This record gives sequence, C-alpha cells and structure tokens, in this order.
Amino acid sequence: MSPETPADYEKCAVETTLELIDGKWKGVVLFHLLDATLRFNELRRRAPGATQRVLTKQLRELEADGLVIRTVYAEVPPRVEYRLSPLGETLRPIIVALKSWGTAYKERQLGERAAA
Amino acid sequence: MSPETPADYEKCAVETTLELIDGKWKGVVLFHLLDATLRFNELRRRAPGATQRVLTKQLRELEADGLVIRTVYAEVPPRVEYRLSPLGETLRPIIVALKSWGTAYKERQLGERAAA
DNA sequence: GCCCATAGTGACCGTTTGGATACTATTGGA
DNA sequence: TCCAATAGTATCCAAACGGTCACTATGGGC
Repeated sequence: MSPETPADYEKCAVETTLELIDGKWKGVVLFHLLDATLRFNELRRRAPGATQRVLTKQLRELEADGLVIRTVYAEVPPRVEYRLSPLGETLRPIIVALKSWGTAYKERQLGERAAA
Repeated sequence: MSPETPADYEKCAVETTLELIDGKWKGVVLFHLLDATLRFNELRRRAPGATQRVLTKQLRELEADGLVIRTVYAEVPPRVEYRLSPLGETLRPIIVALKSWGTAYKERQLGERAAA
C-alpha cells in the first residue's frame, strides 16, 4: 500500500471511492436516501428488480462502510429505517453529479439514435 | 425501461454513470488520462496489478462507451495511444471529486486508527 | 541467426456477484 | 382460525469478472 509515486497514491483514492459505491443497487439506494429516511420495503419499491437478499446485502455493506445508518424498532411487524450517515451525506455532491451526468448521457444517446 | 415514476428515472441515471466507470481499473485509467495521452504500457505502469488482458478489456470497454479514444500507429514495435474523448472529458469533475473524496476518506480512516 | 520490445490474444480457472426460490417470526385483523 | 404484512435468512445456481500463463507478429540491433 505504500505509494511508490504520487500518481499511485492518487489512483488508489479514485478506486477507494468507487469500491464503496459500487454494487448494482448502491447508487440507487444512496440516491433515494438523499431525500428521505426510508424503510426496507420503501427502498425495495424504489429499486424494483433488486431481490430482498441482494438489497439486504448491499444495505449491510453500506452500513459497514459507515455510509448508511440502520435503525431497528422493536415492533411487530418489524420496522427498520435507513438513512444517510454524516459521512454518507458528504457523498451528496458526487451522487448528484453522477445522476446529472447519467441523465445527459442518456439524452445524448437518444439524440444519436434519433439521428440514425 | 419506461419510467413509472420520476424517482425510477433518476435512479437509473445514477446507475448509468456508475456502470460506465465501474470496473476494477477504469477509475485509474480515467484518472491518469485526465493529465495526458498515454500509451498502453504507460497505463500498465500506472495501474500496477492490472494484467495485460484485463487492462486491454477495460480499455476496449471505455472505447466502446465513447469515453476514450484509441489510436493505433502502424509502426513496429506497435504504438497505441489512449486519450479521453470529448465525452470522457466531461467526466473530469466527477473523477476529480471521486479522487478527493477517497483521499479524505482514507485520511479519516488513518485518524480513526491512530485514535484507537 | 537470435533476442528484444510493444501491444496485444487465447485457453483456462477460481471467486465474487447477483438472482430464484422457499422459508422464518410475530401479531393484529377478518 | 387463518391470513396478511415486515424484514429478513437459507440454499442453490448461473453468469460475470478478474487473474495466470502461454502464445503471437514484426522489425531493429548485436
């Protein structure tokens, strides 16, 4: 891990961030938690296509990485809420940037397809 | 793919971007191409750990997605140069943001470990 | 004639990732 | 009494991903 050159060090930093937000549904989860605290099934509805098992796993990873806070209420039926941690909050500009870039990219593609 | 709600649409946009820059070495490659046009082996040196096969594959994906331009010179020994496309250039603020966030994250972790 | 360098490709393999499906506990309501 | 809802687990499976190793073409230098 000791950086041989400054370039090596900086390279790793890009990867570090990507590893944390990489996972098929993590982007979706983080994006929706920007606006609100959500319960498990609310997240499921916002990530249609994600199975329970996978969504659970990704949420646990986000929690383990300190980006998301999971709060369990001792009720029946169970209630579990997910929200961004302060650290997760610092990702906000990045998530927003990813979203707007992706939107522009998709629109560009539509334009190209229309032209063809 | 037709969005059922605005939220669904926006979610996909985050994923769209992540899918393009996801890949173990794509972040590294893009980061280094921010500064310079690089030959294949120059990129290899900046991504130590990536094998030829994998690096080639990721470069081809970046090329196919229109983020990177690959130029082959008919020389011997071969010379192939990689540089950001105009579209890839538009990722610059995101790459820079990922890098600085990752740097801060790693420093934070060092601080925590030192405190423990 | 042989080796070097560059920028790959091809065969093979193991791990990780995500997905399908079925199952659980608890309690309030019909 | 039986069913529904929530937030999961458990088990099994397929595909994707990355890694290792060997191999290629070409022309210049020794």
